[in-house]
Amino acid sequence: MSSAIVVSQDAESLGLQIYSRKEKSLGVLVSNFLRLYNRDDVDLIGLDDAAGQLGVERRRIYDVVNILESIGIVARRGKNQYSWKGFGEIPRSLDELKEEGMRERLGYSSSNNSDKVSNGCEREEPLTLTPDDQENSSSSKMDQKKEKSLWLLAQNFVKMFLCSDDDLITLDSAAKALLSDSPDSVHMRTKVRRLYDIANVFASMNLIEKTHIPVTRKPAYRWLGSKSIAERGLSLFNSGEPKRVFGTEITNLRAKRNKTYCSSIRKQIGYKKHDEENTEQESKPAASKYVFGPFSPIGASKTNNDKVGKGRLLEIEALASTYQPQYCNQEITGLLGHFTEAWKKWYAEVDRNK
DNA sequence: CCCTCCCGCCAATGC
DNA sequence: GCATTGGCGGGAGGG
Repeated sequence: MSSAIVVSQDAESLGLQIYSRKEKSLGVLVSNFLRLYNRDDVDLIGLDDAAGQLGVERRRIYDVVNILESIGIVARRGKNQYSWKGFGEIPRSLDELKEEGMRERLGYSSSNNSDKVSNGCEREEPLTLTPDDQENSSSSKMDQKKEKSLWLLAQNFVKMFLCSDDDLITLDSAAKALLSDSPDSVHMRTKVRRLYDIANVFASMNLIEKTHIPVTRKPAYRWLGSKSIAERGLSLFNSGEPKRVFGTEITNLRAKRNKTYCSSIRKQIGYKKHDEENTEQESKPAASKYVFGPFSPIGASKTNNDKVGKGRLLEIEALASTYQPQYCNQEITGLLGHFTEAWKKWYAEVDRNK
């Protein structure tokens, strides 16, 4: 009778709604999004559908897909429509980004171009490209808008990790580096605001991890393509846990932020802060349960037809083996291995539980 | 108090 | 014209 869950349920049954900022975070949204669409039978993603399924405003879906697209997990297919590419695309994307980033860093071979931070178009140009010869690449001002897009910002953010030699990056430093213009003032703040969103998303996928700079306690992020630490994830399946399981409610129909109401109410009700939360260093010494994000492959949730899940797994494994030899890229292969490992472990666990 | 960042207004852009 | 996209920053939540 003291668990946060119980309390919140009571509150709900009383007709009261609880607002929790955390449950509304982009990170959680993305987790749900991925859990929802990481299936074998998923190909197209409708924006309206997504918004409905996840119980959020349309606007938020744009944030999600824009960021995910920067890593190649989804791709724009058309109006109101994205297609699911899957985690298998990540290595490729990262590889490209790295190469691109390196080139920009010390590649003065080509003629053109300011030293603005990239703009190397990646995004599928609308098929109606002008019969413009030359490898070229734009130039005009048309893409000054694009320069501020979340999509590009996200790409440049990961480029920083992939190319830079220091593995701890502060949002401020990132913002500064990715600003290229107007060194100070409001632009910084805005940029940082955006970076918070991006960082949260990547963090929720365990692509990066939030830490602190050694001596200064300034928060910073570290890239962990592969060596992601084990923790949680399987907890999704351990039934009857007092823990607040991570996305038990795909449909996020929680109260709105509503000015001035809820916070006080919540306190009166006796809302206790989530116990659990950061299981940071759960003492799980040797148990190397790799987890890619707080979500798990859905195909297997209804085990018995391991066709579904296996298909995905094999697909990844195949990719891993074909991909490894050609590119000797630590980051990438590590990442893939990590994925494969995660899936294997997960399926094993499910089978046992069954 | 400062840091984090959700929310949704409304401007571009597309059709 | 309306519909889609998505910058942008006010100001609420959380430490």
